Amino acid sequence: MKFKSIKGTRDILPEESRRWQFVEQSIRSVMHLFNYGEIRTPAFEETAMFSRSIGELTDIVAKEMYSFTDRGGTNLTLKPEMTASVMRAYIQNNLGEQQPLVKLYYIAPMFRQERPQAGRLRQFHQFGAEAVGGQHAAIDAEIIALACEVYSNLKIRNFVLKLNSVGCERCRPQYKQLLTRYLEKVRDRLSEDSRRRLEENPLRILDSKDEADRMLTRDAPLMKDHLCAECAAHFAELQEHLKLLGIPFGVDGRIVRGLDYYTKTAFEIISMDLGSQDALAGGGRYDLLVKELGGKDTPAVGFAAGMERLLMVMEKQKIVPPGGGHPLVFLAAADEEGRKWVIRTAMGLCRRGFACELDLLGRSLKAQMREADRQQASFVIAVGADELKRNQASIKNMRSGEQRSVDLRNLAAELAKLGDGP
RNA sequence: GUGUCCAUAGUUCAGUUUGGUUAGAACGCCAGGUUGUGGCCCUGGAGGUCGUGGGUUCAAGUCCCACUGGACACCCCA
Repeated sequence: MKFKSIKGTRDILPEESRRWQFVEQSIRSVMHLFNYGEIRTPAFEETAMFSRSIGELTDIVAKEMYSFTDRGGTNLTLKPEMTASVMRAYIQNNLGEQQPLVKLYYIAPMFRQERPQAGRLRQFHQFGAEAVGGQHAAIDAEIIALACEVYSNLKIRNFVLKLNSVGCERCRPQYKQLLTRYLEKVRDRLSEDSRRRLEENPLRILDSKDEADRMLTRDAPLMKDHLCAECAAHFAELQEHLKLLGIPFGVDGRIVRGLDYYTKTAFEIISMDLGSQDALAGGGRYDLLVKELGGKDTPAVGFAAGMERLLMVMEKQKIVPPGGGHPLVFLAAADEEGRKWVIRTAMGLCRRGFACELDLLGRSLKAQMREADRQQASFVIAVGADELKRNQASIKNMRSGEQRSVDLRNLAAELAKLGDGP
C-alpha cells in the first residue's frame, strides 16, 4: 500500500465514531449544565506561545512538539495542549473585561510526538474546561466536580480522584530546597532516571515508579506539609468544598503535574481499568499563566481529559451508546420502471424525515433484499412496473416478515402508521 | 529517545520449530439453488507482490540482516 496514516495517528470509522458522537454529546451537555461555553482555537500557534507557557524544560516543549517553519518563516507548532491557547484567546479577546469569571470548555485534537502505546497517540483528543478570573477554592471545586460529573454522567466506574497542592511562588522554592537536601543524602541509591530528575525537577522523584526510589522517598518531605499559610488555607478550603459536594477524594502528596504553570491545586483522575497510562484527566490551578502571557494578573483553574482513554474505559466497562438512530426504509426495485420510481421516492421520503436506502449498483431484487437485511432496514418497499400501473407497492416488515400491498399515494402516511415516522 | 514481542486473503488466524509441488481454514464478500423477496441451509466463485529491501541456499512464507509499521513497557503524560 502506498499511503498509510502516519505513526501514532488513526482513522475513526463510522462504527467507532458513533461512540465518539455519543460521548461528545454527553460531555457537551454536562458542560452546558455547568454553564461553560465552548471555545475553539486554531490547530496551530506561534511556537513561542507554547514554550513560554508550558515551560522550556518540560518534556512537551523539550522533545514532543510538532513544530515547523511556514513559508513566511514563522515558527509554528501544532497545539500539544489546550490551556495555553485558551489563555492566549482570553487575553487577545479581552474576555476578562466582559465579566469577572469566564468559564470555557473545549473538545479538540492535540499533537505530541511521543512513542505510541496503550492510551497514547501522536494525535489524540482532549476535552477540558478552564475557569478564569477567580482564586477562590470554590472554583477549583467546581472544576473538579465538573470533571467527575462527566464520568458519572457516562456511568463510568472504578475511578479515583487524587488531590494535592503544589504551593505557590513563595512556598515552593523553599520546599524544593528542603526536598533536594533530603534527596542528596540518598543520591547514590536513586535510580538513574531519578538522579537525572534531581537536577531537572526533584518533585518528580516522588512520583517515580521505581521500587527502590519509592522506598528511599517514603519519609521524604511533601509539599502539602510545607505550604505557606495562604496555600494551606486554600487547600483546606478546597477539601471542605469537595466534601460539601459529596465528591470522594484522596490526598496524594506525590502528585506532580507535568507543566510548569501549576500553582496550589493539582489533581488527577485515575482509572483502574486502563493500562500503564492510567490518568483519565489531570488539572489544577495556574494563577501565574495569564500574566506570563502578557495579560493582567489573573488567577485561573482548569482540567484536561483524554477522549481516547475515556473511550477505552467505556469499552472495558461495556458501556455502549443507546440504540441506533432512525429506522431505515429500503426501497427495492424489481425492474427499470421500479428503479426510476425508487430514486424519485427515496428523495421524497428523506425530505419527510425517513432514513432511506436504495440499490445504486443495479443489483437483482434478491441482492437488494440481502442488502436491506445487512443494513438492518425495518421495512422494504418493493415495486415493479405492474404494481406502479395499479398505484401499488409491496411493503414488507423485515422483523416479522409480514408483507402487504399499499396505495402509493398514502406511502408516507402508511410508514408513519407503522411507527417509523419522524 | 530506549527495551521486549509481533507483521500470511477484507477480518481473525493455521502453516515458520525441522527450508522442498499450484500457501490453507473460518467468518465476511459475490453469484446460483428461488426467471419479484432477506436471515437458516446447500453449491460455486472472486480475493494473497506471505510488511519492504537485501542476503544465505539447487530451493525461502519458513533461516540471517536492515528498514518500515504495529502492540506493550520505560521516560513522560491525556
